[in-house]
Amino acid sequence: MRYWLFKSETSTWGWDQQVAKGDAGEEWDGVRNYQARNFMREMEVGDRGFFYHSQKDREIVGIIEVIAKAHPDSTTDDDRWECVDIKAVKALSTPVHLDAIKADERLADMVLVKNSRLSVQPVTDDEWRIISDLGGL
DNA sequence: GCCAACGTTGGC
DNA sequence: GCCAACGTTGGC
Repeated sequence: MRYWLFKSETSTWGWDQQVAKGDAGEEWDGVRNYQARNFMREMEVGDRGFFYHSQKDREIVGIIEVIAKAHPDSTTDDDRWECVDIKAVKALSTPVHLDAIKADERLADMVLVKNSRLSVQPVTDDEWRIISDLGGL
């Protein structure tokens, strides 16, 4: 199983909305970036990911699970774009803020730090463990 | 609100 | 196939 990070601006699609979808989940649509799309193509059902709020909040708030492999993005007719479906698994008891991630030298190589604009990113096993710990899980 | 970083587009 | 111009993202 691999780990990922999904980034969304709170006002566009927030954690609360994701939770409201329950186990049915929702497709992670709207991605128009090849790198991000390619990562989604690599995802398998059962993979897990962090849910990050960009811009105003700038913190990881929860954990999601991939429930469907990449398929055409229903929000466009352009067949270049695909997305996976994800569902909320649980919220972190303590959200992990970007400041805390930057302050932890073990997380210095995270894509979130190095390429903050990429909206779907891979997370290493170590990073997953460290952030889960910081998040109180 | 600003601006740096980055990705995409399109003319050549 | 290169690269300038442009648009968008997201941290600050």
